[in-house]
Amino acid sequence: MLSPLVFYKALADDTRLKCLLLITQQRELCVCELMTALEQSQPKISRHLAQLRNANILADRRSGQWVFYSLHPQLPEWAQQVLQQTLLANQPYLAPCQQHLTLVSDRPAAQGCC
Amino acid sequence: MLSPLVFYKALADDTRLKCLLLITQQRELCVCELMTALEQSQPKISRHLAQLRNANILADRRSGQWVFYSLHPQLPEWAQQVLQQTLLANQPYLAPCQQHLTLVSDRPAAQGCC
DNA sequence: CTAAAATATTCGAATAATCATATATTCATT
DNA sequence: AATGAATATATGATTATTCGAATATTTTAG
Repeated sequence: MLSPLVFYKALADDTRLKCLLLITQQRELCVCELMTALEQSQPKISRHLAQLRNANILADRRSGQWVFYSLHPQLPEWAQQVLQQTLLANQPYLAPCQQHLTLVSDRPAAQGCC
Repeated sequence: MLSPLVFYKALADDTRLKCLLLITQQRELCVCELMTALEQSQPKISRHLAQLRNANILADRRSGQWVFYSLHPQLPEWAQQVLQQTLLANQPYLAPCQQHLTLVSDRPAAQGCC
């Protein structure tokens, strides 16, 4: 069970918030995609993703050399909606990251929105 | 304009989150009501409310000896919805506070919900 | 088996957030 | 104007978070 306090502490960091919103939008992203999107170092991205994984907010899936992160399948409905609404209402906050985002391989597209 | 990061940093503290959710539910509350609801000291409650006021998340209104806090009228729609959803989906988190909550005077009731 | 690429973790150092205590302010009552 | 109740702020001390740098792990390619 995810307490709201734990959830909002997870969102209260620029790196983590941007990763979460990008993943919400793109369905799943690997570490190196997030590195280039956010223009941050590898250990920094990895460390924050580990926090989100430990809080059961993200799930990880290894595919060859890459590790893809997505929203945890058991993330409560209310938390999913919070992320969706935040994403839709704060495009300017994410815009620079989206510009730098380049996918490492062709994958199924994100859920239709925008 | 309220950035999502500033907003979520404001929610990332137990005292502030509980105050915000109680205010969302009750429409407005004064400092001493929040003190008894959360069982926390007066300076602690006051300090956190000041943070929320400075971030334009709460508005304050003095009425005689009391200062009432409510959601800021210009709080963005998405942020209001986040608070509402968090409130509805996390009753157990708030329950102990609600039990200790006692209003200092009769006032118009909160928006109908629950 | 070795090298390179992608990712994860460890470890102090630096920074930020929170707290309790003490004190100040503001208003209502007398 | 003096008192008490409600609220606000200032000040160090403590605690929690975040960071860069270095190192470890895992996987693919050769």
